[in-house]
Amino acid sequence: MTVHLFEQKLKNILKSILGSAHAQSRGAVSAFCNSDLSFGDYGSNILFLIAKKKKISPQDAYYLIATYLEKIPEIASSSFKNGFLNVTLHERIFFQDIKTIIRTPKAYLCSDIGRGKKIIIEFVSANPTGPLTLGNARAAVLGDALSKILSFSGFRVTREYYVNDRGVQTEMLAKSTKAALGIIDEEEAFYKGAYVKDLSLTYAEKIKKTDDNAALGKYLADIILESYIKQHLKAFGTQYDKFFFETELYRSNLSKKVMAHLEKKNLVLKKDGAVWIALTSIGDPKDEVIIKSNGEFTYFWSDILYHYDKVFIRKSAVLNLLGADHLDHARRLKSVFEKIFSVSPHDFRFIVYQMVNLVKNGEIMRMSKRKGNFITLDELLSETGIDPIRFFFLKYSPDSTVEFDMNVAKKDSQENPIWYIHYASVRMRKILEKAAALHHLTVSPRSDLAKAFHPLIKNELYAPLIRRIHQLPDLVTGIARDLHAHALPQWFYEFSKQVHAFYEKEHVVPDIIADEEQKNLIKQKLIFVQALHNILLLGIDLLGLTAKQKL
RNA sequence: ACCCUCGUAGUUCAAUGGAAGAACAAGAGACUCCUAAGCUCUAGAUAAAGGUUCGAUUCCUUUCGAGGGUACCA
Repeated sequence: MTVHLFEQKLKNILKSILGSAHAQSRGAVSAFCNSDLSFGDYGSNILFLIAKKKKISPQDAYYLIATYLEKIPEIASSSFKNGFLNVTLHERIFFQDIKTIIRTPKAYLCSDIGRGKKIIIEFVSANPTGPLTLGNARAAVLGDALSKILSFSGFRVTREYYVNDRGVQTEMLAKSTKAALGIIDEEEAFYKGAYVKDLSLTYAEKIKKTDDNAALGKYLADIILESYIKQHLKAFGTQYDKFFFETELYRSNLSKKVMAHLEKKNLVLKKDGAVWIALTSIGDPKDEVIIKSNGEFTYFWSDILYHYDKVFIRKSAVLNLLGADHLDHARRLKSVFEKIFSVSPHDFRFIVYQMVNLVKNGEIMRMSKRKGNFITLDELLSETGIDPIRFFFLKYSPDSTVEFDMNVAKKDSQENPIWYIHYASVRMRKILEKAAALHHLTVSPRSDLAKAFHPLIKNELYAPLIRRIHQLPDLVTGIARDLHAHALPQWFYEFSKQVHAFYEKEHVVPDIIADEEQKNLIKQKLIFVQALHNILLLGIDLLGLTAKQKL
């Protein structure tokens, strides 16, 4: 067991102190990293719980358990404030942290809470009927961050893009190109973006001679996937392990198999010439069509098959990132898998993020591919670059609607918080470079780091930083559990702030070193600077940003 | 009409039922020093009303306001 994840350990210890008698009563015991480190490294509500149970004051509760706490090897001291229990960690925990960060930086953030479980994280999955837009960027950023964090946390992650390469929308794309060529009349529902015009001109011959709109649609969808979507994802730095095509689902007997399963459970019925799945019988408000009266399978049916494949054939947990416009669809799918296929909600999770609205001249406009009123990911990147967009979207909770103003974004990308983080890392690097160039002092991963760092742990410029760093593994595993990725940019911004303050107050490398004693102290400080630098680089990587050599 | 999300500082956002925190904008300041895209300080907020709780921005009820959904579209 590493020194990491003391949060969970403390919680377990406190639980046992509280005793099993109290476990089932309301109000669970908590242990958390303190944001205000002057209280101590970790806090807990345990005193409130004991106080209530024994009808004593929280302060008396503290005296009751203080002796237990003294026996925990990681804890140096504990205190009582505002009814909370606070504990401060022993210094050797921080030495251990520094050692790991210098020797194996990535390992510092890795844990095994995933226990090798397979998880398919599906994100973006925009229809291949047009280029990716602003809203897709939000999903891409979130998907990237969560994939990374889940991998760090011991999950076996597959990043997947589901391609709807059949159905009404694909046929609509075919018809839209025909309308653009003047072969058929324009309709309200057709796609109108400039790319439709481009596509229709480039592939005019093929479009003219293909009567089968489904076949033409599939043909064009593949082109859009390859020459727009994949290119833009690559430019944005988002990678996938697998592109899964909807048409693949119907190449095996999967559809028959799942249908038979549902029929056996009496969940399939015929009505109005169509085939329905009887969701009302599992408590849903409405039944849902799975085969249309024209004999075609619906998107909902495909999605049942697709997720059946994920869960039962590939034996993976499911994590889907969906826009709010798919919310009810997600709810129905969850219903099917939890109630009919008895999948645990824990292995079938959705993050539904709210919409991204485009603001132009102070007015909110709903983006629409059909109306041709949207900003593509491509355009966005050429205006602002990758990093500002990534940071911009990642900082929002999925629950909040994002209003995106291109004018503000352009201005913002010049004064973006990401520069603040990059700058902190560059500053640390400059210190290390100066020490190497001027005094031939470098930080060796092989030296006895823990011992070397010893005198600095009580220094008020150094101690708060290392104690803040100690909280990062808890944050990362917390995100792997609760998926609140937006905590990441916040943490790294705050951390960078502390690094800048440190830089301003502490002049690490003087031009002239007087004696051996001073040299040794500088060596120790450099170990610390190296650790800060490593942490910032880890953060830049986790946030999906590109490390900068200089600004 | 019903379902979901949201309402926090002038603005944009945070806060597993726990000690309301940032950024931008505003005001003040320091710096001949590893690049100031930086640092230090000040002021400022939980839509309204009830309820549960030792404790509510968070949970429940109602009202008001914003967005999304309620297709044989995806």
